[in-house]
Amino acid sequence: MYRIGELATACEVTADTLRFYEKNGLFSPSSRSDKGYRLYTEEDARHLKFILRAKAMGFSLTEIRELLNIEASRSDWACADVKGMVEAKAAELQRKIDEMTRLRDSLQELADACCGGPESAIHCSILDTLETK
Amino acid sequence: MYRIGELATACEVTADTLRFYEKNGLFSPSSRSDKGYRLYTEEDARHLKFILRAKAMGFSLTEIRELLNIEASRSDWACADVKGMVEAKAAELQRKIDEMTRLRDSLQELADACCGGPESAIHCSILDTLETK
DNA sequence: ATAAACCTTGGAGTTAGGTCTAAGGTCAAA
DNA sequence: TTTGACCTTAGACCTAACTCCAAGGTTTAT
Repeated sequence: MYRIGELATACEVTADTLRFYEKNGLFSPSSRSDKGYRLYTEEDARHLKFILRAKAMGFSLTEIRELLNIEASRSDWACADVKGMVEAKAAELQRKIDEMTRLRDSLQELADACCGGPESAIHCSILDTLETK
Repeated sequence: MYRIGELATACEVTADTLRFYEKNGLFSPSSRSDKGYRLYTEEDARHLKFILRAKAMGFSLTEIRELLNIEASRSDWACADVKGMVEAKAAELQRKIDEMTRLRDSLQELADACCGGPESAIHCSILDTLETK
């Protein structure tokens, strides 16, 4: 059995984060000590690792709660449900990537047009563009 | 002279947003009516458009405040200062794009390995991977 | 003249995901 | 036995960029 600080250290998060996840219904300890300390099992640790992996994959805590529901009763769901969630997330990321790529290109264009020298910015093409485009 | 609602509508933001920008030192009306209404000039409108363009380029309001400071006294700055800001922002965006691309690839890999069928998710490879990777 | 549409202020609420504090209880080592 | 590290709770605070609300004053249209 791990206490909260041990599990937190082992998984490289803070104890506060674990309490936060608990308060938000993602993850609770299997038991408490007689004095009220949270006690986590290996099973709990795997559960937390699932959460952290999903988070690293870019899922929000709300989405992770859904994944946990599915995980908790797999037989109630179809593979298509799970695959759908993952593909929707990938598509969402793609949309963000596309938008950020456009922004980056605009910025690069702006930068490329600027002399970048030590001269005063009185005639700076970047500022001119932002002013009047 | 525009009143706040007129300028807001013209620039497709809300009056609340303009008051918010004012409270945060980005943008103030040139004058007030005798009853206290904000009155904006064409010059003010250009100023706001500068802000909105910079925002569309991905700059935060804090960064926009810096740009506005530079813009307000161009001769105190060098082109290199401005170009530096823009290039730093482009690089920051690139880092985020790279990270999101890695995430998207991981998700796509996860999805590709899943049958995606109507069968129960008991043996779903996605959930298995999240559990044990 | 009066209703609708606009404006004012200060301040609270929102979202996401934590992070920190206060006031106190517990446990292990020296 | 006392110090220090750990744990408990409730609840406040943080960032960013708004968004909404209440309570009131103004302007405009009919």
